[in-house]
Parts: sequence; C-alpha cells; structure tokens
Amino acid sequence: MAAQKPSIPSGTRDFGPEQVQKRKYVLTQIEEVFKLHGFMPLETPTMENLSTLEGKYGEEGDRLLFRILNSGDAFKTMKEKNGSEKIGDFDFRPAHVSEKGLRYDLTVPFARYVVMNRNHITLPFKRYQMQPVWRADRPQKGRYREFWQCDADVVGSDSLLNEADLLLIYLEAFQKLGLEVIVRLNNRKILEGMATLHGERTRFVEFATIIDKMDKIGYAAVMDELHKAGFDMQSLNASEKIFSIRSDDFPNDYQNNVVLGALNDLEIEFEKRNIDFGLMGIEELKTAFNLIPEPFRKNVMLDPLLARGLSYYTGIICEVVSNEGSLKSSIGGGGRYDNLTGVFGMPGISGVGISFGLDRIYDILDELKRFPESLNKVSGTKVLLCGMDSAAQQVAFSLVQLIRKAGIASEVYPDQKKLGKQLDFANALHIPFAVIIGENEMKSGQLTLKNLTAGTQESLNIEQIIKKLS
RNA sequence: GUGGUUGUAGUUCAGUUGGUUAGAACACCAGAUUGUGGUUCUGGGGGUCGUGGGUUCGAGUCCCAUCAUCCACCCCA
Repeated sequence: MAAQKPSIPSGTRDFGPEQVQKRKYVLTQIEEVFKLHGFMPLETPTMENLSTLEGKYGEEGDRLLFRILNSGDAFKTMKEKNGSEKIGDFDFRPAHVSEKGLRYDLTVPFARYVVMNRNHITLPFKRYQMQPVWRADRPQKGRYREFWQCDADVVGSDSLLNEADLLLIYLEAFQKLGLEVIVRLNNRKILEGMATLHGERTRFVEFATIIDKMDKIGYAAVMDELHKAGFDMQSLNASEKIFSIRSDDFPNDYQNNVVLGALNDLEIEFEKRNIDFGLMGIEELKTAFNLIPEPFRKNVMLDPLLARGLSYYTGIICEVVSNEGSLKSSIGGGGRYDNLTGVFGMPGISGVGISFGLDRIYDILDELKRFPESLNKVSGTKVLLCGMDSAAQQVAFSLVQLIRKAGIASEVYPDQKKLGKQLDFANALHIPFAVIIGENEMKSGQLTLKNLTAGTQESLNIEQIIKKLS
C-alpha cells in the first residue's frame, strides 16, 4: 500500500498543546461565570436520533445535518432490491440507511433531555453545556464544520429576570476575557409588529431578513427590496426612525436613547392599530434592558433591526459581535422560545438561552494576542533531569519522584544522548531548569542545577533543589 | 446550494515567452578534541510539481476534467 498524505476533513482542525491550553482557558472563564450564576452542567451524546434533530432548524438546518450511516451493511436492502450497489431505480429512503446524526446545536438535545427527564428535574432548570457541534456547511473564515458551543439555558420560567441574567453572563464573561463586545438586542414580537404595520404579518420572517441587512446594503437597497417583495411602504413614517439605526459607531452613549425614542413612536403606532404583540415586544425589550446595570449598558445595543433564529425564537433575541479584531461574524447568540419542548410532547414550557461560539472567540483573542502570558508555555514541566549515562538515569528516575512529591512538574530525559541534545530538548519546550547528573554528582550527592533562562548553575543536594524550585 | 481563488519539499513561497539533473528561506537530522543549550559555521535527508487525461519533439509552465483548499453569498457560533 502506497504511503498516503495524511489530511483531516475540511472545516476541522487539530489543536496542539499550546492551543489546547488557550482553548481550555476560554472554556474555564466562561464556565466560571455560568457557575457563578447558578447554572448546572449537562452533557449529551455526540449523536442523536435523526428524528430528534430533523425539522428543528428549518429547511437550511436539515441540509446541514451530518448524517451517520447505519452500522452493518446499510445498503443491504438496496442491493437486494436493485441487484447492485448503484442507486438506479431503487426506492431510496434515507431512513433505511441513516437514522442517527451528529448534534447540530446544544439547545435541541437539551430540550430532548428536559422532556425525557421531566420527572427528575426541578423547574426552573438552569443548565450549561460546553460541547462540540457539527454542521455540514461550507467552511470559510470563522466558520468550521466542527466547533464548540457553550450554552446556558433556563427552562420553566417566563420571568424577564432570566433574560437580564443571561445578558449579564455575556457581559461578565467577555469582561473577564478582556474583549470588547457589542450585544445586539431585539424582540421577535417587535419585528412581527413592524411587519404588520407594513401589511404582511404572516410574511414577517421575510420582512425581518430584509431589514436585518441594513448595515450591509444600506437604507436605499433595503427599501427597494421591501418594495419589490410587496410590503406596504405607505405608512413608512412609523418605522422610519427605526430604519435609520446603524451599528457602525456603537458603542456610544446616545444611540440607545435614540432607539428608545424611536420605539416610543412605534409604540404609539402599535396602539393605534391594536397590535398588542408588538406593544408586548417593546415592553419586554425595555424591561430586560433596564435590568442591566449601568456600567454594562454601553455594550448592549438596542437594535430593532436584528433578526436571528426566527424559526424558533419567540421573544427576546440577541447576538454578540466583537468590537475588536477582523472577524465580523457573531460570536454568540440566543433568545427566548416559548414552546421549546412542545415538539417533544411537553407543551407550555418556556425557555431562554444563550450560546458562546468558542472557536470564534478563540480566533479573535488569538489574533489580538489577549491570552495571559503564562499560557504561551509549551510544556508545564519546570525541571528536566539529565542523566549522563544509564546509571545516572536510574538515579534521576528515583529523584524525579521526590521532586514530583513536592508538587513540582518534572521529567527525566529518557534517551542516552549528549548533554547538549538534552538541553536542546529543554529549550525547545521552554523548560526553565535542568538538573545534571553524572559520575561526580552521583559520588558527592551534590547535583548540578542549571537555570536555563539565566544560564547560571550551582551545586546543590536534592533537598536544596526541591526547596529552590518550590 | 450559488460564485470565485489557489494547489510546487514538513512550512511559507520562487520558478521568467513551455526547453537540460525543479530552487530559496525557515524547519528537521548530523558534525565543529565524546559533561553544558538558546548564537554561529559546515554537511545531509527530503518533491513522480494535488490527481487523471489532452496539446506538443518537449509541460511545474498551455487546455479539459476531477479532487482538495481558501474566500464571498446564503445561513449561522
């Protein structure tokens, strides 16, 4: 068999020792905030039954599901019926071939878990979950086919305190990570109300998708698209102020006041036309926003143009983007879904949640070099024991156990190589100290401790070395 | 799913209007009186030029296909 060039699937990545340390650092920072807010951990399987996943993410989502081929000879029926492995005229029903898929997000598995364990969990149930998810998307900058999400959700409580608490989790976590972010905040009911004002309540998803492009394509192009799509633009004055919102110069101190003013106008219009769900949306948005403490508010942008997750969110929606670095796509998102568990036969339970995109956050922090200095070390080893010959190595091997008992990360260079090579190894791994053991050291018990950063060395016994390195 | 980009050593790339044994840097390995590294010097290994066809006396270089990659759209973390 000819040697093959090794490779990994596109959209997936290997993480070397340094990268793993940095990713774990980000995970830990986020996890600490989750715990501080009273969330409990949950893990679910990598694979779910396709029946659990399908139809939960819209048409686009179904296309992006990674499907797992059934074990055994999945194509057996096909072969028997068709006489060959070719598809041909065979009645190709995917269910015969694949009935499991890789998890697409953490929310649906969570909903499934809640329904399956409804008698064992105490509502309101607050869980966090940090695991990889998979999407059969075309990879590009900041988009991977395997990536980690860090989710926090609350089910079984309608209170807007939950929304505010989850927003605080975003703000606190990114503060800890030292990244300036903008949390865009909206309510699906407002979008629905606006679409109603423009004559098409039922087509509000289409409406929202168009106005969401305001930043990207501009006011004129949005108006044009709305007109072409058949929305009634006669009553434009009601939403005109909203349409003029830009996120370009956010964060700043005045914009949210401008938006609040525009929302007041919109409220009056909703009242006139008895669009009660729109009024409710504005009320919810204001309430949640007012619960955010003053110092954090400047990073929360009220944005009635924001559209996301419209196929499942029903109330407040939010999206996080970094205000620094070159990656402009979202690094987090979330919202409220009134009937999350309904599809699994448990109606009337409301949920609200947020998600952090670990990989994108990592990419931005890496680009900005925001990781603590201590994470740049390749190895955690503090001292390398170098034996000059086989006898010295054996001495080193017993000494290293004493050093480790003192809690000092240490290792013995395992091969008999020239001292220079052994020190090369320590240098390559940024190990700061080396203990050199040869004939002289073994006779006297006075070992050579070399400081590889300073280039100095001294003669000490093992107790003194441990003391020195502790 | 749509559009575009690029595919030459481990990595980043060079390779002139198609013309002899395809180069560089870095990395790697080995040496510079066999117990002292991060610098320097010397030497070395390593590429069927993504793959398969075609044009040509001759193809890394031109054409087609295919695969892979990256980027944008869609959508999203």
